[in-house]
Amino acid sequence: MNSMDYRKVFVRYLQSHDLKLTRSREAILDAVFATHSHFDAEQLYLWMREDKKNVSRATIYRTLPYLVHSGLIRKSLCDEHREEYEHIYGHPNHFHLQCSSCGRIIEQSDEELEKLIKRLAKNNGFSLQDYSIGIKGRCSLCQIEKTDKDKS
Amino acid sequence: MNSMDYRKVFVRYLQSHDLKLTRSREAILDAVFATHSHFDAEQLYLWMREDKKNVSRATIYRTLPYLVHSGLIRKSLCDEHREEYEHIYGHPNHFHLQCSSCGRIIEQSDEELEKLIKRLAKNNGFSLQDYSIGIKGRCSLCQIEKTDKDKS
DNA sequence: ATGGTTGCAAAGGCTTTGCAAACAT
DNA sequence: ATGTTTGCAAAGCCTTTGCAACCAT
Repeated sequence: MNSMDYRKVFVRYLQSHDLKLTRSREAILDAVFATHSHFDAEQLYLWMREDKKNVSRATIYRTLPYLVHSGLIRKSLCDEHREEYEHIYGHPNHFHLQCSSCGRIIEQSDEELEKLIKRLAKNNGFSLQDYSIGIKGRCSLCQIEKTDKDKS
Repeated sequence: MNSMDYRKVFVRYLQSHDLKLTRSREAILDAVFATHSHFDAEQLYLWMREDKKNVSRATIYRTLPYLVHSGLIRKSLCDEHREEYEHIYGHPNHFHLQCSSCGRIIEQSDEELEKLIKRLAKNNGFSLQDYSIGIKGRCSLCQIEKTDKDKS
């Protein structure tokens, strides 16, 4: 996937909704796809400041829904208070493993899981649009730390 | 499961943390387990008012984390802005199917899914604590409506 | 030219917190 | 009696919005 792809998707979405591809929206789009991790509005705002692209928070908040509706990003795990997003264009669907101790997040995809989800949706008469799976536990490292602490 | 069970769990949690079972906390606990659906702080507040149990919002907000930590409830699907909870004590783990059109939520559990999640956690060295699965799509009814609209 | 877009700052909505009075043990 | 808990109202934090200036076509 090269950078033109998501841009095309976004432009097509904008055009079909009588919206324009402005400098601000372009900068937001690029910032979103420049990262591989999750982000929230504030994070995006800071990244763009670093990059001398001055886009206001208001514009970011107004643009994120367009990116969601165009299918390029989606809201992510919501354990935290803030709204987190992640880009999904060209990404296989995946699940998140989050360590409740250190907060580390592992992303993975699994074909069997994908199939099962599709079947469950179908069984309930749902036309599947999206899914999100969050698994919480203690990662291997934190389990070791815990053990050490217990010993001391 | 009878009502004493969740109460015992909560009391044990409170005691082990040097907290007291007050009238307010008891009322919140009962309100939480009186419903089978998801709820948020405000909803809880309104239910208790109806029930002439006057508990302030502040106390509700202060109590919910205790219920989460004691394993009795957990945060639920977070598509909305507010924090939603659901009780999990005595409930099998389940996944949510949410219709993106009418908002209807179907809860179900699936043994195969459960097994798969456990395996995925294990494969990554995680000790599983909890998981949540949200599936979004259009429910059967809304698919029909959509079709009707297209025809007209 | 014109209708969408932006930034600012103010408003909004949910959640948290300081504090004195009330409470549980 | 003593440390905890409560309600209130104020503060906090993230997000949304009104509006005049600005921009893309």
